[in-house]
Amino acid sequence: MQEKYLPSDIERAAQQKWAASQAYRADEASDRPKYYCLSMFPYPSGKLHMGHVRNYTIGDVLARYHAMRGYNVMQPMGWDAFGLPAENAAIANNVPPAAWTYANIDHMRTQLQALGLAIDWSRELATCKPDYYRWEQWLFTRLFEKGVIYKKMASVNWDPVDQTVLANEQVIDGRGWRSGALVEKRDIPMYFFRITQYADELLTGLDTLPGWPERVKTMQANWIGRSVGVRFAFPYTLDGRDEKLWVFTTRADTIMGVTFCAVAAEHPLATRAAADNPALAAFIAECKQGSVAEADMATMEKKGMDTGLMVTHPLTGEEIPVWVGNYVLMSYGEGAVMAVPAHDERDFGFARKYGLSIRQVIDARESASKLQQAIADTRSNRALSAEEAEYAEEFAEHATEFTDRNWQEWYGSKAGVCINSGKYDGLSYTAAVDAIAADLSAKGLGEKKTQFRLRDWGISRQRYWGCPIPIIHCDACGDVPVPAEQLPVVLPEDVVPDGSGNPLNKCADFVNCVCPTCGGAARRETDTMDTFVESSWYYARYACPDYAGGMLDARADKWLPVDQYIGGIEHAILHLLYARFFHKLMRDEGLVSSDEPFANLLTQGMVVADTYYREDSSGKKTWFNPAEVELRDGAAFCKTDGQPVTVGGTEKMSKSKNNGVDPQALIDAYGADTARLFTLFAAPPEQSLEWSDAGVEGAHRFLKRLWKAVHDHLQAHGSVAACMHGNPGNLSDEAKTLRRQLHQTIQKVSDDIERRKQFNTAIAAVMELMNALGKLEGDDAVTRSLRQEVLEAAVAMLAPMVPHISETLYAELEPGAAMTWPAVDETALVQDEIELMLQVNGKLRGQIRVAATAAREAIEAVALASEAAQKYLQGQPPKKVVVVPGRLVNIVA
RNA sequence: GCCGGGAUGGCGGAAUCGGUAGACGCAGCGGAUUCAAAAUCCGCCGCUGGUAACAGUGUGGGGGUUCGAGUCCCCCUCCCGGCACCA
Repeated sequence: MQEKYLPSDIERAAQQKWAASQAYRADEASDRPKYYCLSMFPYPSGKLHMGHVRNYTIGDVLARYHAMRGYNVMQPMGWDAFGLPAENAAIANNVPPAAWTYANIDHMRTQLQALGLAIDWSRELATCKPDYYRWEQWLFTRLFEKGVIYKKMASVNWDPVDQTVLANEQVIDGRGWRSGALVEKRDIPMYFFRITQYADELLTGLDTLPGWPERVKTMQANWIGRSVGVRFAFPYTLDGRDEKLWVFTTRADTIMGVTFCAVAAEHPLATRAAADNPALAAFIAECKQGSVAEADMATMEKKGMDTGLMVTHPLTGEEIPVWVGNYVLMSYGEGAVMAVPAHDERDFGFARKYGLSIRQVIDARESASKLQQAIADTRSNRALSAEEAEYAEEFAEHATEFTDRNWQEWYGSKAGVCINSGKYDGLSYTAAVDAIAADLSAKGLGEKKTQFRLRDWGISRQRYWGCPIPIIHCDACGDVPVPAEQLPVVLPEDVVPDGSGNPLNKCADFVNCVCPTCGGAARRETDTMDTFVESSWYYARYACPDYAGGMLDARADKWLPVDQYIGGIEHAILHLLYARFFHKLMRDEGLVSSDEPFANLLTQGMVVADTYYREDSSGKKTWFNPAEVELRDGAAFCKTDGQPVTVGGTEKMSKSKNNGVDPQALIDAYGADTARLFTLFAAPPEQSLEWSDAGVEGAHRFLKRLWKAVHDHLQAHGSVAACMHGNPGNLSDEAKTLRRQLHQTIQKVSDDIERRKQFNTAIAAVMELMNALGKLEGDDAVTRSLRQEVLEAAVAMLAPMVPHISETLYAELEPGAAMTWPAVDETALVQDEIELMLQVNGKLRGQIRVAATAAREAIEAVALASEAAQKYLQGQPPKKVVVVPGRLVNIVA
């Protein structure tokens, strides 16, 4: 055995061995239980970053662990290959996005292989290849025919200088990132997936996913946002016609407090009013500036303008003014809202700003005083219900006089009763909503309705580098889906975009086509699909990537659902919701039989790093990679020009902030095992991992110590053939303790990997075991045998994390043997005596030793007799003694 | 703004079900080895007071529940992620 640990040699050898034996090819014929382990596939941005290393290492640990446990494991890999960065690179370097993408894939595949991942490369796919996206186009045409996909107008960010649609990311402070022009909202026709039709199932389906983190399920549930309310109308007469202004509210109980209505700038009523009101037209034009991003809409100053139009309150008949509000979203609900300034904080602020009236219709004081009475009653006879208790807590402190000067927390609460509301006075929230909904319904002006916050998924992108939407526009036949036998609609790969709109529009060969229905001249759709579409079904295609006869074959049902999905928390909502939605679409097409795609989900935290930038006079920022920056005297400087750079925040490693750390240097210097060990050890998977070069050394040192321990053991004794299996009996106390620690460690590491999915503590436990082994003296057969047992188990336990060194060392320890997961010897875990902590009044004051089987009374007696107890009790009898079995004794003096 | 999460030594983190706060590692300090250095090995290492034994104090801030709170409840501050065209 080589004395020195030489990572590059052993890693190359191990990887060659795995490749030659096709060690990680998933077995289609096996009758062992399957384990489909999937890490989110990467966007081929150019080179691997630490986020990838972290993601794929975590997945690899779980895949390798389950393989050692006897599962038939499938761990595939592929490329989320369409997307915006390829077009940006094309503009910057004048290369076709296709060539750039394929070159990146080749480079990154090599990098991934250097990490030694147990991947079945025979299943590799790239979403930009026609044999992948043709099935996406096929499904699109099926869904189009079924009406699951439809076309409507929607707003996009428009750069008037570059004459192009911008992604939200490309809008910086309301301006185009390249042109600096003020961005406008523009309405264009787009195709939509009717995801709202599945909203209920997507929501209730969350309850069938115990293997998902609660926080992800909460985020999805809130995103879907099911709310029960009332949809109703304000009638009005305009231009001689009777019309209705529809709104939706979850607070129908406050309907008597409506003092105005607000509509979106794009609302037909606003457009109509602006026709003979130039000031309003100017205001609407102003509203159309800025980005369409919801975060921008929500944080901007709330502004409005009176349309001069009036609508009729459906219950009181009162005339209600209609305003245009820049905070009302056309894409959400009806594009119009009723405003109750007394009981909605945003309406309150709006009414105060524009001098609109505020009318209180809910009072919490009365209910609060009832509750105070109830609380008083509780002291004597009756207990409060949980609902009442909550009610009481909410109002006991807050319920005060209503004032229309300053907003107070309780104004927006549902826990009061109606006042100033005529026949509804005195009704609680539920009763009032029911009564009001019934009255509106009787007038034919509204009814109860369940609404979702979730909106239909617009997938049209005015970009070149994406999957072409398989639609042909014919003047005679309208929008015609491309017939299955004409698929795929192949994207030409030799095009170089120039940043001024979609270059496909200029490709006559692509655009000009024949209508499949009438045979006349027609135009092909040039919009491409949202790249989230490709990533919504790749997990299923991995089961049958070579199938040319359809989207999926029977193998998909064999492997699905994915047993373990691993990916960044930043995908908690969109990607995971779309993939769940797609799974149901494919199920309804008869392609899969399960309802959900991912049985267990691990959301890894982000790898974050410091950001550095310089800002030019126009406010445009140029970002510097941490590798290009050096820190001197608490300031940062660019290494190339020596000039200072501004230190930004610590943020998610990303291309846009250029703060990715190249893991290649790490692998070159220390080997893949060290890189893997460090990323696993530095933080638990779900937490964010702050990158730092320090600490890598420590991981590497541990591997060197491990290597040396095995080397010295074998050097001293040759390989020990007969390793103890089962309880060897005549161990010294010291050896017995070490052997107990070994089997406790096996127990802990198994639990950490399998249940807790926390690898930093698993590694720490093996480190502790190795530290303890180092202290074991002796050279007799029994000690040697124990040493062999510990080393074999330690190497095997580390194998999922550091596969190359483990493979090599295990072959030295047990030549020719297959490395399986070590078994726990229960007999080794037995302890005769245990140590308990002794507390007096909750403070640690000493320890006591008792028999492991000691009864509570015996433990109490030992505790009370102890020196520490005597010192603090000073002869007084204890008020109370708390015994926590196996842990501690607390004496209350 | 809304939704979700986080905050523990000089640093990354541990404490799994309310029960020894700081495991493991990094950095630092002291020592061994060496002609010397690197590497390696051994020891110390939250803060304050004390030679020490020990005592007090300590998990972002404020309050509460409990024999006992990093962990549960209420309020607050700051940081991170998502917000539908970054992926």
